[in-house]
Amino acid sequence: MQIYNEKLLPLLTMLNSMQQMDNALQLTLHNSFEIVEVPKKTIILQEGKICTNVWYVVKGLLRTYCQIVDKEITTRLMHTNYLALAPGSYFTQTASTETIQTITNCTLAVITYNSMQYLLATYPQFNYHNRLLTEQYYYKLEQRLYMLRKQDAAAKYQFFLKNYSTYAKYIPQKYIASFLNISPETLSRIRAKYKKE
Amino acid sequence: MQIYNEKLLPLLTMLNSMQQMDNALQLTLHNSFEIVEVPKKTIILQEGKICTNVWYVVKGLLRTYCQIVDKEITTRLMHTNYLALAPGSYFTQTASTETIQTITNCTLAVITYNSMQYLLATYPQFNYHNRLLTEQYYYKLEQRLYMLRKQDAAAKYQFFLKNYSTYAKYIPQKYIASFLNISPETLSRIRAKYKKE
DNA sequence: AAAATTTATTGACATTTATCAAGAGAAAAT
DNA sequence: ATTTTCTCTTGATAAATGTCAATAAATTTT
Repeated sequence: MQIYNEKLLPLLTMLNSMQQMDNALQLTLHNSFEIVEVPKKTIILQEGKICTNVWYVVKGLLRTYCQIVDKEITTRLMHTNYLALAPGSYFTQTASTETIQTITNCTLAVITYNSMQYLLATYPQFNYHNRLLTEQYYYKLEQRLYMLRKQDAAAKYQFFLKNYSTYAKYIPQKYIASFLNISPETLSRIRAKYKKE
Repeated sequence: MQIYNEKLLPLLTMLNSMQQMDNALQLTLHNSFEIVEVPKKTIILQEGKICTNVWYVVKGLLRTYCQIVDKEITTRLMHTNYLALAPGSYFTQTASTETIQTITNCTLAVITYNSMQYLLATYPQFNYHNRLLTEQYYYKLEQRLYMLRKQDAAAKYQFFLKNYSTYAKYIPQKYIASFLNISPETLSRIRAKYKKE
């Protein structure tokens, strides 16, 4: 395995655990990625642009956000070993309604939409991995929707702590608040209450 | 095309428009479905059971709901030409947290999880269709999440009217209310206000 | 290190929405 | 057709959360 970039090993391992990839697929896939270092607070996809990449998060934290009326709402939080993209834009290759931005300094592995399409067309087997990944992300999305339906603000924050415990301390509170669809003040009060207890 | 059941034609047409299916795939897929008539208010998947089917909605309206604390929350509304399933349960073949129930009398085409797995394993091409479908459903799910973040109850109801206009009048208001995460009383007041204007 | 900027906290108050309750209306069952 | 049950409407009130504002704390820039 020494020809492989160690930064991509977790991704390859994850894909192979779904179904062992043929050598040709694995090598071509591997070589389609480019490793980039991105400083914190960098916008890697601007709203209005088409999402022509998928970013595999080797290390770091990112978020997606969008404007609703006059507010900026954090819609997703992405961390190590996660695939970052703007699904609505990527799937349909139309303008994105959301912006993707790094929160911390990040090491990312980038692959283009065209490379992905090539891989999917050339190695039918790869459709299997893609389908499973899409299913997994669908499931996670459903859980976030479920979270937004939870009764009160405190219950939503509980959900956040449970699901993002490892990364919680690196995410500014105002991002967490809008992710949970509550005001920063309300989140602050909830946290103050927890500290006492 | 006369060998094909006309009730399945819209589905086959839709799949073929993504990518023309080989005859063998199309025929096997077609023959894997069973058409069933289901009266209104029938539970076709009970919470706690594993979702081992996908139901293609030939005609009718269904919903999924789940219990949160002491309340029943409608999480999805499914109509003609829609694939009904409990994704979390189906994808992982574990107990479902949601119940699927018909709202109106329904004509459904059922295919089992095992049949689907057989088709996916036998016809790699079919993974492509499945991935695209999952992507489409992902996108719709994201829009519902976006909807739940909309400021006030009136804006959420606007979203509902826009996206479910054809079916709105067949869905009991209490289901709509919980789908939008507002109380039935609030929805009633919003509607009363609209009538005046 | 100091200044400037951004973010978080806390209080006072306003607003929205939920809850409770009672009656009207509609749908289902007898 | 009538009764029964469920759903919807409307008003009164309560609770939760949002907004505004002022200060504190933290972070970033110089």
